[in-house]
Amino acid sequence: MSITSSICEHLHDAQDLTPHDVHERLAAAKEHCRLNGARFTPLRQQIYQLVLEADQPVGAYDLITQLQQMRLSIPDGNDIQKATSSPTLSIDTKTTKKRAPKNVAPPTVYRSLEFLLSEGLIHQLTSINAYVPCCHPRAQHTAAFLICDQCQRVQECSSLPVQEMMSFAEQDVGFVVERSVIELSGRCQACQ
Amino acid sequence: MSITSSICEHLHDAQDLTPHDVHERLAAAKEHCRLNGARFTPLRQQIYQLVLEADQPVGAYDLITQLQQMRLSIPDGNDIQKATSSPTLSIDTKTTKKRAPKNVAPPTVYRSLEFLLSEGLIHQLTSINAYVPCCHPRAQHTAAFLICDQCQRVQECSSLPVQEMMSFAEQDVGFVVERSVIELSGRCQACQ
DNA sequence: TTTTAGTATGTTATGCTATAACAATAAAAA
DNA sequence: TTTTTATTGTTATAGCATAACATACTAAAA
Repeated sequence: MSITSSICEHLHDAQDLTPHDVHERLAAAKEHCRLNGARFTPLRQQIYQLVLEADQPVGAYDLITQLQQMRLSIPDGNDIQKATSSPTLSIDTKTTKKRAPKNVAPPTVYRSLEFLLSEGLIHQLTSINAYVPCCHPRAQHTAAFLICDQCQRVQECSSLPVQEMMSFAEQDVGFVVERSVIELSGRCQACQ
Repeated sequence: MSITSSICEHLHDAQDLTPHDVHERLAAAKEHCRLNGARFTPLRQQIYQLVLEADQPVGAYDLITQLQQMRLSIPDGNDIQKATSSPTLSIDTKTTKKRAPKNVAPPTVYRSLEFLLSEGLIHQLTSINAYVPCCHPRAQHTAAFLICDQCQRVQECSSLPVQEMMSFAEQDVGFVVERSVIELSGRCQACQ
């Protein structure tokens, strides 16, 4: 119990968010970006939402596929065409006919992922080429990830040993850490 | 001082091996394989040697290129053709004309890398898609790697904090670790 | 020794992840 | 508005890795 409570602030499931959680995270992200003067564009929101809603780490090409399908089914999230409403003013030739691009190419997604990473909203799992939402969006922070091979769930973990590793590298070895990849794969407790 | 000495057995430069070192490692690897009933074939030796001799982590395609060039300059290490010697018996059409294959394809190298990894002779650096020799070839052991962005040198490190991370995962979180990727990138002490 | 089985390597083709380079568009600043 | 900057679209390609099958080699069994 004491152990659990001592780490409870540092160990989180990255998945299994309820729709409510997702909504909350989106709002928080929007606020976070506003404060940082970063532009949380519709595309970036869409991609962040897809990462949030996934129950597994998502690959960039998964996102491309999903985004593609969204654009095919719903031409555009922005132009909720008021086709029924009043033809109020005048020239709706191009202002309203804002169509979405036909296909989603890799750079479209990778650039948004890069943005989300830089804002600390998501993490990259280098060992499996996938992305997960950050449990505690904030400035750059080092974290370790426990990736279950069976259920594909990921736990984000910024507990003591991780901090110790960093200070070991920096103080004992004199190595200035700029980026870290700490990913442990295996079986989570539930899958044993 | 006490700190340094306490970690000196667990922190190693992966590169900067003298020709003598390389020779020694090759001999040790040969012995290691013999004891394990693993076949340390000429190809595997060649590739291991290239990894040992590199002063940086090497990519698989670097190895392909180097191997290719070796085969072009020296047709084959095995068939020292006695072209000058006697045309002794008879049909030397195919028995003696043991030519090296024209080109080196990826699987050739990847399979050997896989072998060397499984024997614990090299490590894979997932975050930069490259390979380094293991400093202490032995059974599977967890290690962290400090990768300098500037000089490209790598330090292998199996010190206390690494062990603590593992036991944290296994004991406190109940996560059974099967593979680990612990790679810290930044500036080594010499490059600051 | 010859046969056989297993291991290792060669070969061809392709898949997956990611980025370079430039064009078009949208938003913010002057 | 006009200018400037940031974002997104588009095309092409680079880099890492593996699947599937053919061939060759090695070591053990007959």
